[in-house]
Amino acid sequence: MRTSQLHLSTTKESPADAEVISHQLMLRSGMIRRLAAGLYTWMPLGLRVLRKIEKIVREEMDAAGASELIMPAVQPAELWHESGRWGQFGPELLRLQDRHGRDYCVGPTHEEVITDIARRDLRSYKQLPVNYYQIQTKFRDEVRPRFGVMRSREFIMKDAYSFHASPESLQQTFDDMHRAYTNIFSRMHLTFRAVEADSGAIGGSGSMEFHVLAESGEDAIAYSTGGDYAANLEKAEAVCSDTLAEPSEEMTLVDTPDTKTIQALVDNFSMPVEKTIKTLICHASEECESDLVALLVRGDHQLNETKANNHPLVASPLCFASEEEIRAAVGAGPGSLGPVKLPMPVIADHTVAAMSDFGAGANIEDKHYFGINWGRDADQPIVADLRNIEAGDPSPDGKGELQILRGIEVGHIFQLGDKYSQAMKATVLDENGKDVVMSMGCYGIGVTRVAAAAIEQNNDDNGIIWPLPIAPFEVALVPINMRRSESLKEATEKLYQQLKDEGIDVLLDDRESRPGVMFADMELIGIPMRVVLSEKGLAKGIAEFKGRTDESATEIDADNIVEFLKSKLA
RNA sequence: CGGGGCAUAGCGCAGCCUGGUAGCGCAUCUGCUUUGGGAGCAGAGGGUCGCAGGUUCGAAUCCUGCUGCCCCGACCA
Repeated sequence: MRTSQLHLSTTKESPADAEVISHQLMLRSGMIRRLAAGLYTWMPLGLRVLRKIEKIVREEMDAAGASELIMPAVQPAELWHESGRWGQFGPELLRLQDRHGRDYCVGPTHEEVITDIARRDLRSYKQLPVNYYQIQTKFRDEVRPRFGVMRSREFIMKDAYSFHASPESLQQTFDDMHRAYTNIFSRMHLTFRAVEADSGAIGGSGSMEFHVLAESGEDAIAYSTGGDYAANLEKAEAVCSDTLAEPSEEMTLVDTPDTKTIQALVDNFSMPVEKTIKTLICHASEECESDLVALLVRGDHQLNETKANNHPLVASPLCFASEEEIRAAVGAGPGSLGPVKLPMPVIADHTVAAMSDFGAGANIEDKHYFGINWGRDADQPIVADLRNIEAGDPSPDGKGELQILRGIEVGHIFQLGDKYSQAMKATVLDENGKDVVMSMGCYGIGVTRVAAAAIEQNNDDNGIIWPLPIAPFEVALVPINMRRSESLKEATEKLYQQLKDEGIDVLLDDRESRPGVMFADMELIGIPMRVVLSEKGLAKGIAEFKGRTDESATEIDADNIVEFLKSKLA
């Protein structure tokens, strides 16, 4: 490819509304153009990256025994009614009607369609397991699209769905996909982690997310310094090694005016923060006899809302009580709450349950109790894991401690179980001729997000640094002042042809701009290798090579450029 | 959906407070010079100042409404 054909259009300045580095660099390098909120055109340069990502994904999915198909982007509402998701999905689902007034949606995901395929086509356990995948445009009407292509409304996803006659078979395909994903992101030279994840509303037993590590990542992930344990922060298990000490103080009621926060309690009464607790009141679930429940975490700990949400006594979705509701139930407001004589069930984090002689609100305005002890002063609480882990906490697998990194979720693999197959009656006959509901797994990769994540992880002041396997071009060929030298022009064209013949992905910068412009552009768009040809150099029999991350260029034999590059690319 | 901000040339911005001929840098086009790290000089083109009302002799500027976009929170590949 030649730059003159590529319609390369780069800018020095980035648009004011681009916040993250990948978004800025994708716009500056001309990879993408915005059409409307969350809608982007992939320009020729960007599309080359997408195609390379897709190719790797296809190869690994095929190798793992999955087979590609393609489903309609527009789906009839009936299927979503069957699965129950037409009502559940909310405004994120883009709904539309055809000329007859029939309801449709633009697919945000394809469980319903694939399950419909499976129940029509699969009759016998002998046909299982199967794993179908597609690479296709999805639409989710995100509340807040942002960061360019990282969280857009329209995006390209590789989604795969597997069907099984037994949980063991599902587990095996799940493990195969885990391996395939590891291969995929490894082949792209990305630094990533596979982490345990909350399966959320989708349910099912196993759920792993694949995160590309980057400072700007939206997710926090916890990993063990000593073992293999890694989990999304919302899922990471907090272990408490503290043991409950005997009471050593009497409980006392203390006047605490203007002390509404943990910080004020610590500052005004010299109380160690480890001796304080936060009392959070939220709505209770149906199975709780009370309307409200209290959640307790230590003063310096953070409530983990996913864990709270998953507790059987807590209403889902999690909803904190208003100040009015709290006053009506307790008689005191936020800032004066605590477990002593609290008229509702109390769920305490493990750490809180192991505390003695601690301080908390007295449920009387502007008063706290100090020296509280469980059993003696307050009823024994229900104990649960409620808090976010913190860096330095012991790892749940007992190996080393936990540290926290930020990550961008690029893949997610699920064991769905029979959620959809049950609702949509997708069954096969087993060995005994009996109908059995198939088990399902689903496996997604955000193809467009991978491109953004790769940039987020690999860039410098000059621009993008593409990992070689997903770079739009492998080599930039830059002739200096080509129009002034016929011999240079000939040598450049000859080399360009040779490189193409060798199957090397080369971009010839034939713009005849000043060298600085060409260098800057080739670095901005992130081409991993650069070869510079000049009349002076050729006269001496040399060319110049520079890797994108090299400090400076090195001279190479002009007669041996093709071999040199082949060895670099091998 | 709640909270905050922005809207002036393709991009980045000034002008608005205090109403009076719409400007700067980058990019684009022409010419000359230059040519190994985003060239210099001279010239040129390009904007119903987001939209609709209102106030006024006169509105980018003041007032009202709308729309679009961005940022912060709950969702997700």
